Amino acid sequence: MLSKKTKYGIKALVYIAKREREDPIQTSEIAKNENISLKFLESILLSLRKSGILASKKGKGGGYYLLKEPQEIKMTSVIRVLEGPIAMVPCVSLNYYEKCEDCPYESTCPVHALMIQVRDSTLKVFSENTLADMVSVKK
Amino acid sequence: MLSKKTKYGIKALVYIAKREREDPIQTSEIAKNENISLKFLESILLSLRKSGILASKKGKGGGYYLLKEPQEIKMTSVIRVLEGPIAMVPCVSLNYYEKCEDCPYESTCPVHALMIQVRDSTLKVFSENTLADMVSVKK
DNA sequence: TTTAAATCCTACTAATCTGCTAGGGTTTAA
DNA sequence: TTAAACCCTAGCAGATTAGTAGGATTTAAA
Repeated sequence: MLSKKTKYGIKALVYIAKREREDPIQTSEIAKNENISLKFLESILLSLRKSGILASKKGKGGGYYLLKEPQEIKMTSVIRVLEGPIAMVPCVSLNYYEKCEDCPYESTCPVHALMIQVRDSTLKVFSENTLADMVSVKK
Repeated sequence: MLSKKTKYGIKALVYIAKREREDPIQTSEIAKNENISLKFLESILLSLRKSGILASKKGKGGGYYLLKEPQEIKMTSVIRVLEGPIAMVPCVSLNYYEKCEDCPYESTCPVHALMIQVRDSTLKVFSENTLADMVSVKK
């Protein structure tokens, strides 16, 4: 399951990316328009800032803004910050690899083999989509 | 994250499928060989039986056996029984659809659009793999 | 210089899920 | 009759999630 943190985080990023103006956007504005709890959203935007996707301006008139152009922000990095590893098991994770204790040999493990395929296909989707693609979602 | 239930369930199914003999295989044998807690495995095999993937024989000499040939058992059905919905959000689930309360329009939701792509690519992997493919994992 | 707006930070909590364990009941072959 | 096996319900400790509470700090503007 996708966490609400990730869901809200993506919506907030899209909200910010949609604005073409350069001045920062307040957490409260996003929270109101996207139906997100203010305090929860605060912590989400904070972690996006700490990971280098967003930057912030403190004090009155402050808020958050993107550090890069939307088309330069891949969804892989967004997902990794918000949701954590993309792989469904640590033993196939590229960035957070861990061996399974119960598995003597990875090379003959059926779960390993299957999850490598899932990881690759999911990774493909996330790296083909940038924040700009998310902004342009319209039916 | 993939649950241990799913991981153990797949390993157990592969263990059963690897045997070509027709007589049932005991939970205890699988638990020992795959390093799985016996009681936990019991409950997993039980749910696989209830969903029609496995059948069982009670009493002495009893155990579990496959109801269909391994190449006829798609991983989609295995995953759905063990892990639940394949989609990461209910609003893109084919079998367990639910509307998001916080989303006024799905058609313009960026999360929805992204998760449809993830769902489709993951579904493709799971439906291209059968239990027979899992059995033949060798390096 | 004060005030209000905004981010930043820490700590707590209720609810849910996961990965089991406990303790037996029931069925069947030998 | 006995032992082996599946079947079933209940409970439980630990982790995670989705927040809430309460304030500290920074900054623009009156």
